[in-house]
Order: sequence, then structure tokens, then C-alpha cells
Amino acid sequence: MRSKSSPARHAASGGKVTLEMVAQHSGVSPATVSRILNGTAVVSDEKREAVDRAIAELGFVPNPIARGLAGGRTLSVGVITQAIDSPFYGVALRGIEEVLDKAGYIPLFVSGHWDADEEKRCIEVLRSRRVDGLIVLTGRLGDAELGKVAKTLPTVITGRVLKAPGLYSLQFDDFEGARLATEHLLQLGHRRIAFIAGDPVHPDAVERLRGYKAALQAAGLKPRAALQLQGSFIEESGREAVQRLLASGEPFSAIFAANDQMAFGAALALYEHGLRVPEDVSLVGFDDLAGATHSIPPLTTVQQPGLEMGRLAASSLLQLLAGERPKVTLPKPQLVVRASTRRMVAGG
Amino acid sequence: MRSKSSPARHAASGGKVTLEMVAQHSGVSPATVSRILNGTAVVSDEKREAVDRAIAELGFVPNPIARGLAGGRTLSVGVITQAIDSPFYGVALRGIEEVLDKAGYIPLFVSGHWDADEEKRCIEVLRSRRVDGLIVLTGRLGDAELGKVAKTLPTVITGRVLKAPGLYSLQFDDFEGARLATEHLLQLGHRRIAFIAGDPVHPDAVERLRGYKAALQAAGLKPRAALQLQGSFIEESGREAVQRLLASGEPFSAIFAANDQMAFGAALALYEHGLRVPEDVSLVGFDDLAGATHSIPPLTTVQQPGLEMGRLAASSLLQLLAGERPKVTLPKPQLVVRASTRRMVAGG
DNA sequence: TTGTACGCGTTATCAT
DNA sequence: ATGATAACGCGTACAA
Repeated sequence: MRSKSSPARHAASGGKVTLEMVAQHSGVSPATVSRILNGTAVVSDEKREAVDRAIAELGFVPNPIARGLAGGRTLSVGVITQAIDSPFYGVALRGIEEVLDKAGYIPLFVSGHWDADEEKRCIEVLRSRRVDGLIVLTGRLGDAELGKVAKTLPTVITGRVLKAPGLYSLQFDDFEGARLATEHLLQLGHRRIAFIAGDPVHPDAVERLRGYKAALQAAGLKPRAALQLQGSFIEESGREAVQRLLASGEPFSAIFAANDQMAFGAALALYEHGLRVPEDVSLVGFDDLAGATHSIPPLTTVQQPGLEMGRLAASSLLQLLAGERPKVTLPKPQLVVRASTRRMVAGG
Repeated sequence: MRSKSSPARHAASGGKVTLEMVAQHSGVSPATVSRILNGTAVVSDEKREAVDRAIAELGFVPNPIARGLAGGRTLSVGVITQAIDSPFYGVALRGIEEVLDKAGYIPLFVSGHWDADEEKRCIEVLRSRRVDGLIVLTGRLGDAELGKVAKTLPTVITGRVLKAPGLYSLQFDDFEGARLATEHLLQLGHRRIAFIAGDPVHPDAVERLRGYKAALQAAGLKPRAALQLQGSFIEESGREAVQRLLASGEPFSAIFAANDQMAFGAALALYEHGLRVPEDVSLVGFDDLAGATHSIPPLTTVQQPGLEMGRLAASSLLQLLAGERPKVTLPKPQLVVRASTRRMVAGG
């Protein structure tokens, strides 16, 4: 059973043990070891055991590089995010990492910086690295382009609905989320609800605006242009929007910002003008960033399941890679009521 | 409709052009093409041109996988961070990505989750992926362990001073930063300055506590135990610390939190108790996170150059890989005065 | 200066 | 069920 060659003691760390060594040590051919490793074929229990033992004894770790060369699979997947330090996408990355890691895959995170050309470059880089699949978080790339990529590289995309071969899309119901948020304010008695929109190049920004308007109309109110401010999804734009709103003299008792970052900026602008949240103005955000819990006051917001989105994106891709057709969907939007909203009092 | 696709049997790329094809196309040997690609040897201009043209015409892209197998270089570096979505390390990752990308390297980001064993596992994973080098952001791994790793894998570590072959360390002056922050409060007339410490397993937490005490002593004050609260670097711990402080009845007019996240929590606790910042209590943080600019009020804090740290870590590693000895150091700590601190008035 | 030949560690194909 | 053997795409001694 045991081979005579007794390599005194292999320092398991160092990874210099090859599959071939395992084969020799256990008295079988490299092919058999490979088969056992990959479950490619049925192997006698006897040999399997011998090999398993050899693997344990030698501390063998398969070399993904060689694997990639030989098998065409690298057990790595490319992940295109917009900025590696985005507060929202960050948690999604965590979800992706978590799921992929469990499956033995490693994510290659690259940033597209909201630029279609950069995204294209990212894809080339990832392709040259021979990733097995691709996850695109929102992104700016056109649908057609993305469909083409997916033809040769299994892809999961978030933030839009897109059906194509090799492609799976995962979308959050931004419309419903925005509707919920606005409805919440309406139910609290607010009528003059300002909206800080995101950049309309983002489909989710458009959807959230739609949801805001739909809720108003459902309540018999006409959306007023003067209450719609343009922002760009960053804090400062929310702050500036509120400054413009205040300067305009247009009355309002509540603000709904299309994301938390703009809500934070809005809160600051209100604070700077001596207005209190929620006593003078109610404020709702969107995303439920980590910071929303400890902002002042804690922010009422629409929870967007970033972590879950990452996990689902990763698991869908794994299914795609396994030749299955994913069928997961994102959780429904949910309003998280904290301390930044309250019932309107007379005079608001 | 849906045909059962055979898994794992198609190589991904569309135009799979190999080095050998380039060689044939330009009438030279594969070795020459390789040499031109790597600048390994002098080649006649004539052939070089022919090869360059062939590369362009065929759209050849070297296969990093094969490169890794053959040459031992993968043009990838492992980066161990604690959580891929950390608000502080996030910007460092951006800096790393930026510098590595320019040099043709790709970072492999993995999370150690503040656990030495996980970090060890991460290193094994990265090693098996044949990364050329390693960047460890702070981390929990022991110095000795790290020194051993660096023996076989060029390593850059942040957050501690450590000299060893193949290793370069980059440290921020936490002591001085904390001293600056405390001094700022002292200069504003504050005498009863509470300190919210980080978990003492982190060397930077210890250093910041030292800096706080040193500043007090330099001003002729004795650090009071009742004003030193234990936190754990997260928002909620800052909030709880302040709740304990308030419950204790110990008078104070200012708080210095060992990081911004705890400062945010502290601000919330003060707000919840009807205390205003900075009118009633001055507050200083540490790190200068993105959120500090738009917190309420904007937070006075010690700027820690996360982005620069990432860039420097990456460039040092590149130097290490080039066989040079890095000589960069991190910028000195700087206090950023915003709106959360003010001169103490009578009665504080 | 340039080419030949071999090796990197694994998987896939074809035998047996 | 298992074993040879040939790729996989490139780097690099060694030779010329």
C-alpha cells in the first residue's frame, strides 16, 4: 500500500506538490488522480482512498494556473463594479466573494468608473485572464454589446432586464421602492414632497422618479416641476439640490432623495439652514447604506438588498456555468422607517 | 427552446490568437516573438517590425495563464484586506488598483475578516493562484508568520513596522495623529476630553490612546480613567460608549473617538440625549472617511491618507518585484478642522 | 541574433 | 475502470 519512497516530511505550505507526485505516491496514474479530483468518472473505492490519503499526506493543492491552461477553466470570475470603494456596491462585492469562495472560485474585481469604454477594457482584461464568467454590477455598457459578450462568456448583469443567450439579469424594483417611500410620506400627511433625482443616464434613477410621480398621482396630486431637483447620486449634489430648493422659496415639508448619499447631503443643507429633521422637514432616502443607521437622525429609507444581490448574482452565475438556467429573483423593496420622518404638523 | 448545453467544454475567447500564430504570420520563431514581448533580448529591427505588425493585425493578446505556467510570473498580486466593503480600506483598494493597473498587474482582493487563520487561508489561496506578490492591509497575522511568507513571496504590509527580507512595511503615525487631535481640543480650551478607544488588539488603537494621553500630559493634565471608554472601531460601539459616559455622570466637554465610525456613533448618542455638537460637546474623529464631510455636523478629524496608502503599497510592491528597495513613506498626519469642534464656553 | 526543444501541472482523448 | 499520451500557450536554457 504504502510506497517505499518516504519523503521525510513535506512542508505542506509551499504548494510544490504536484498531481503527478500524488499519483506516484498512491500508485495510480495522474489521469486517475485528476478524475478523482474532478469527479469526472467512477473510480474504485480502493484507489480513491489511496489517492485521498496521498493528497492529505502530501498536502497537495491543485494548481489553478495549470488547470486553466489544460482545461480551459480558471475557477475565476470577473466582476465589474463601478468603484471598488462604492458604499453601495461594496456590500454586493462581499456577497459575491462569499458565495464564489465557497464554490472554490475567486473573483477578479475591476472598476469601470461609470465609463462604457473603461468597461470594455475591463472585459478585455478579464477575458485575457480567462475568467470563466462575468458579473456586471449595473454598468454603462449597452445591451447589445453586453449580449455579444455573453455569447462567449456566461454573464450576470444587475440593474436591468435583459434576456439573451448566456446571460442572466437581476433587477431590483426601483419603481416600487420609490413608490413605497413616497407613499410613506403621503400617509404621514405630507403633500409638498420634494424629490432629488439621480442622473437620468442611470435607469434606476429614471425608475425612482417614475415611482415618485406614480405615488403622487395615485394620491390625486400633480407632480410639481419646482419640487423635482436634479442630483447625481453623490452627497454634494443632494446638498446643492436642497440649497436650490430653499432659495426658490417653493414650500415643502418633506424630501425624498433617490439615494442615501444624496439624502445625507440634503440633511446637511437643511441643518446648515437651521431646519431640523424630522421636526421641520421629513427626509427619506434610498438604498439603506450602512451609514443610514447612524446618521443624524437615523434615516428612513428603502432597503436595497445589496448583500443579497451580490450573493444571488454569484449563485446565478455558478448555475449558468453549470449549464443550468438560474431562476432567482431579488427580494421585494422594503421601507425601513427610522427617525427622519414624522407626521406632518400644521404649517409644514 | 433550450438545448442542454454541455458544460465546461468551450474555451471562452472569441479570437484565440496564439503566440505561435504570430510567429508563423511574421516568419520568425515563437521564441523570438516571446523575446520581443518581454524585451528579453535584442532583436533586429526588421523582425521586430514584422512581429509588431503581425501582433497588431492578428490582434494577439498574450495569455497570462500560459505565461504563469511557463514563466512563473502571473502579473497578478494578492491583496488581503479585512472586508472588501470596509469604508476605510476601500479607498486604499482603489489606490492599489489604480497603480497596479497602470503597470499591467491585476489585484486579487481577498478578505481576511480580522482572523489570523482566515488570513493564512487567503495566503494559501493566493499562493496557489501564483500571485507575484502580496499586499497585506494591517491584518492579524503575526510578524514571524509574515516574515516567513515574505521569504518566498515579496510582501508589503501596512499598519506596522517590520523589517525582513522580501518585506516592506508602511506605517501611519497614529500616535502623532491622536496627539494632534487632542491638542486641537486642548487649544480650544477643553479640559475634560473623553476618549473612545479602539480594540487594543489593533496596534493603531493602542497608538492612538498613547497619543491622547501624551497630549494631555504635555498640557499638564492627568488622563482620567473615567473619561476613557472602550470601543471596537464600529459605530455602535461609539454610541454605547457615550451612553455609558453620560450615565456615569462624569463631566466632559469634548470627545475624541479613535476612528470616524465611532465618532458617528458618538454623535448619534449625543443627539439622542439632546446634546448638540459642537455647541454642547466638541467631537473629533480619526480617518477622515468620505462620510465625514457630510455628517451632521461635518466632522473634525485626523486625515489618514487611505488612497495614498494604497498607491504607495502598490508602488512599493512593484519596486520589490523589480528587485529594488522601496523607500517611500506615508504622509504625516494632518488635522482637518470642520464643524464639530469649537472653543469651549464657560460651564462646559 | 535566432531557432530548437523541453518544461510548467493539469485535463481530455483515445486506447485498453 | 484505468493508463498512456497529447495538448494547453508560453518562457527559456541550450545550441547554432
